[in-house]
Amino acid sequence: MTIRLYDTMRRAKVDFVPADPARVTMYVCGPTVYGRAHIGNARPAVVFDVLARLLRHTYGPDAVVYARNITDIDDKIIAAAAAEGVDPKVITDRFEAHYLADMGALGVQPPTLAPHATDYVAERVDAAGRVTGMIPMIADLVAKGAAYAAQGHVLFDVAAPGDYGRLSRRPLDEMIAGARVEVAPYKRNPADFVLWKPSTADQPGWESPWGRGRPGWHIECSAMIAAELGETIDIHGGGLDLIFPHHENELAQSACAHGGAPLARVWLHNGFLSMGGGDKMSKSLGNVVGVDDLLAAGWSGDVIRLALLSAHYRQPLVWSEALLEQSKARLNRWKRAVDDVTLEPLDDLRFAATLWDDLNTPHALSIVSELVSSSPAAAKGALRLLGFYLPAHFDVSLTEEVTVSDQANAIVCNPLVDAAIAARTAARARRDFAESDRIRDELAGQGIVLEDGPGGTTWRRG
RNA sequence: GGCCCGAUGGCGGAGUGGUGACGUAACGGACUGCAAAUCCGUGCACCCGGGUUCGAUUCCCGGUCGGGCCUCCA
Repeated sequence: MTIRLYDTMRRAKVDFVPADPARVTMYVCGPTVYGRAHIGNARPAVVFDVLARLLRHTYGPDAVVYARNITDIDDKIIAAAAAEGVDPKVITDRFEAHYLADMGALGVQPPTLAPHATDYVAERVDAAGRVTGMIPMIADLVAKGAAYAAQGHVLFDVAAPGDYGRLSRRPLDEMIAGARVEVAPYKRNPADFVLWKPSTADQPGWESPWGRGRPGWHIECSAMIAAELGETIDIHGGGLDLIFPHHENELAQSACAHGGAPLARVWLHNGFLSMGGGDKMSKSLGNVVGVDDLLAAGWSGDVIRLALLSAHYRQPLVWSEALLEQSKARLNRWKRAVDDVTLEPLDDLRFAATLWDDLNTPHALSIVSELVSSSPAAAKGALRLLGFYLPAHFDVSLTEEVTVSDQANAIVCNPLVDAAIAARTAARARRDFAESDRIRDELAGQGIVLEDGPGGTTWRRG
């Protein structure tokens, strides 16, 4: 058995064969930190988090290097900083912290590496004497004839790679014919894109052979990948919308800089999340759902995680309240069945096999449902592999004292609830059901659901 | 206009050339003071038209509808 993944480049499921099983490399395009993450942004974070967990499960916990960048130099950041009258770093620090907190609430583990674009603009020399960084990379591309300077800009010449458009399957001549953007007069080819652009005095900038300026978007990822992971990585991931132009451009730059070496062995792209009614989520439609909004509305991080994993990562996903409710019901059922059992190593072959088959999380989840009845301990192992049952999920401080013990089980204690239950049990013993029901309703009002079982009354959060 | 996806039961969502996953919702039953939870049971889906086949929801062609990208975007 090998892991099979759908490679966008080949448009087919392929056997995943890392160059070095002891160092599996994956890079996913991370956020541009100028605003809160919405639920659509969370999908790739969660999907590739599951993939990273699966790779670690398969190749070993220390054999996977997963990098997810932070884009902290960008015109939208500059605009946001100007609007607030603060330094851009204030903006980027703030929203990076928000991003990490929001994703953490969804059970997303921090990646192995989180390179910041601004750290890779200037030349870097690593321990092996290798020179990396965006400016040296751009200079190299110019020297090789794949890029040219014009009016303070440096542009990549899309004719240079010879096969530009291969990933997105857009022939270059059609792109030229269909160009809708206004073409800057200094471009040799309408599809040429910016590697470097000049900064005004009040904009962030770096000194370069082409004057003071800042990098274009696409070069960031290429430079960070080269610096941290190497010329060819095993997996490059991101949202479907990044195929063109972002990944197409990354690919072209890196290949030209590295003597034609492919940037990635496998390209993975997650499908889009929509808000139903045919509307994509966008600020102009006013239908953006922030991860923080969902959490504030009382949806727990693992319910949101389950909702995101309920469809295959390449399929479109329509986000809705009904999906959240269904996810919550399903997760409650699982938790009740699994909370008290001891975690066991997962040995269900179907479970691993379906994840190995292009990360089929909906099917994996259906196996969890079956396991919950037949083998709760195995179900627990499966849920853990999928990233559920993390300490971050047990931030349940709803009322008073809540203690969390045993990371895997999250035993919740609350003296006040226990006292209320004791009072209700006494009322039931004297058949005072009016009082009994009053106590139950009161607790329900606080989100605490009582269940009378053979061994007494237990409670859980509704 | 170009390129690319998808169409499965009330809803979500896998999968398969031949005895219709899984979940959620609904309903019936057991249990229960009543609930909740749990267990048992019920409902019998694969867009349309051709084709290939002994047999197609599954493969091929056409159509219809829906979605995405081509511009910052996960």
